[in-house]
Amino acid sequence: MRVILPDGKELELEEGATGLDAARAIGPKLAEQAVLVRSNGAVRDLRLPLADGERIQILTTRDRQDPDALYVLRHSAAHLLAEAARRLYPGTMVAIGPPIENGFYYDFEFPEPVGEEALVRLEHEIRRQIDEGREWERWELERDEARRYFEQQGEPFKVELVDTAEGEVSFYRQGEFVDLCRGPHLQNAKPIRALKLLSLAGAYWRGDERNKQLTRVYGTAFYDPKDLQEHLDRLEEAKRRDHRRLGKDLHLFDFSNLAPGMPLWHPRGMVIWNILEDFRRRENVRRGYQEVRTPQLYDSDLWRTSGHWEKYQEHMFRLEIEGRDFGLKPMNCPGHCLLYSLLPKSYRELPLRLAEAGNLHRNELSGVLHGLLRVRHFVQDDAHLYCAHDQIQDELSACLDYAYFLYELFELEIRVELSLRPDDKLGTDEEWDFAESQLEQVLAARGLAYSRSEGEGSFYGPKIDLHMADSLGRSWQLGTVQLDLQMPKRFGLTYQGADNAEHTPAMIHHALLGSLERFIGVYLEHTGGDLPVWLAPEQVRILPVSDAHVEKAEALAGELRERGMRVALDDRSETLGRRIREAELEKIPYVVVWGERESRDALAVRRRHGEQSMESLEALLEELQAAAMV
RNA sequence: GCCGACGUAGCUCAGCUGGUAGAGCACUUCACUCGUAAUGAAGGGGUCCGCGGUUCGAGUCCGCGCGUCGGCUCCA
Repeated sequence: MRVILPDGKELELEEGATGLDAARAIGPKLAEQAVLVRSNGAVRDLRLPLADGERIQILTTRDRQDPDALYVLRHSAAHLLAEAARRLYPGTMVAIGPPIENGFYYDFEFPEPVGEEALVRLEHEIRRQIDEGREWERWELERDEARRYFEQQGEPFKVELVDTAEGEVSFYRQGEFVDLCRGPHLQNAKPIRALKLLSLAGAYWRGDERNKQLTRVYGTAFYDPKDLQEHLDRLEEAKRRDHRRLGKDLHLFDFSNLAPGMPLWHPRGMVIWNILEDFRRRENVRRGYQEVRTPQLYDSDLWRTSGHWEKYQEHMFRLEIEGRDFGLKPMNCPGHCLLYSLLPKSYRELPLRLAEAGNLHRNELSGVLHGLLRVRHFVQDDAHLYCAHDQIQDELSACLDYAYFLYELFELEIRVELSLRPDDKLGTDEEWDFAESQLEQVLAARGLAYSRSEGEGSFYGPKIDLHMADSLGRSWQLGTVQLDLQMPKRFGLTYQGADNAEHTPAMIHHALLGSLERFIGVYLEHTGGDLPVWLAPEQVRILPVSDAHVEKAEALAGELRERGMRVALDDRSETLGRRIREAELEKIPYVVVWGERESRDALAVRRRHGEQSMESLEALLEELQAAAMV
């Protein structure tokens, strides 16, 4: 048989030859360094036979930054970790240990709880194994045999995995450790030249909190120690972009032990907040939204009507007043439905677009709170659109236009997810078929790439979720566009159609920036704190060279302020170098130095990151106003 | 909520095996009046997260609680 190599050449091999055989046929060095075979983009173990006519590529330790090559390396590293865990902590049962983005993990049930000192011990043991030499050996077994093997080994998690597998299963062995594993794996442990165990965490077996909680050990591995160092450096860099760090350094917001999960906004942070709110309000008016304001607190009957009580009462802040059970609103929609029921109900009023940046409270589990990205008190740029069924496409389409207008403005990279019916849905399958197809249709019309998430929809409707990553690559939902046929029914909402009959409107829920808190958090990480001029709390800082220049500098500041700029004057008796450094650290977009050499026609302007030029006042104003205008 | 770690001045952090707390930056004052990323000096500042316990004595050891961080689960 023959296989085709990346350069187009054909390689003649014996029937049943493996990837490793192919590598040997090309050269001994290639065979020694080979780590995997890539065939039609799929990753395959070197030990597996090739097929006639197959296009193959052999990856080696030289492909040290190739994601597939790293995947295999880390997969093998995970097996070494399991071997080490069983050796150091006898009685440990192993669960699963896959490679992941940037590393790998393995889940164990240790006989006794372990702390972080275990990471050091395990890492040493793995190094010892690598030095000692480990080679991977692969074979296949029938399910029943595999099951018997793990029963005899006392590995209940593996037994469960075998039970859900189909047909034959494959095994890998290195040293004293045998694992049920799809592979692929390295030939031996030599290529693992850099390895670090990073953290310990609890993780539920099969991701279900009703199951036993196992101990997950996270680590990472590389072909080259330099790559590990670079990875660690990147994590350090991400720390500098952390919005919690920036919030403190730039005096934007804070948290207090006295209000967990509820940010306190400083004056500077509030400038950003208000600009965003003004902007949203203006944009809403332009797009035919009407602003409303609804209560913060409702009788639990409202939440029973909406269906939230049954599902979410544990996550609501509740209080009892004169024997009545009240709940702080965790979202605006039921309130808006209540308001709709009080408004005129002619088809001529539709689509009715109600917007409200209401204060929402959700009693999130303490363990999930995370800076501004997951809070208990927040404000969404929320809106609810009530429309006739034949208006749904136009309204959905306008929502996505609006959303992408925002994301392009902020230069965000958005991942789109279509979340479909959950198990505990309200309404009929026919309604869900209709609602889901409406969302699919609008996504298709826009040509947006998206992933589908079965079961992730809201209980009242499917949704298009718009996600963005933070500085560490963790994904956060910003926007959401939801089509809801249930709330209007539950609230008995109707409108009178042109046919003089009563109809039930459809309802579209949307938040596009999402919560302002989360948006500001993610956006700070996205920009590293270098906010665009229009959002910068302080746009220009003026530095008089010495006391003699303060008066003129003040006049200049006044003039810029007149023209609508946010200006500060730093006339402290510090050296100019120091004041410039501080302005730079505070990420002020423009610094203007005023001394002997300056005049209205020649201002010394310094932009963020040090770029300098001389500008006339008029030219500067023009530049500033262009940058500040949105 | 669960697993692990952490909680010392406004911030970043040091404080070994228990002997009642320290640095840098920030802040205040004074001097300097400065040309594009840190001028110098002096000074103020701490319920060592909280509550209990062990001890002659606890920032340090133990228990409980709260908060934060990294995960898991959850996310209307």
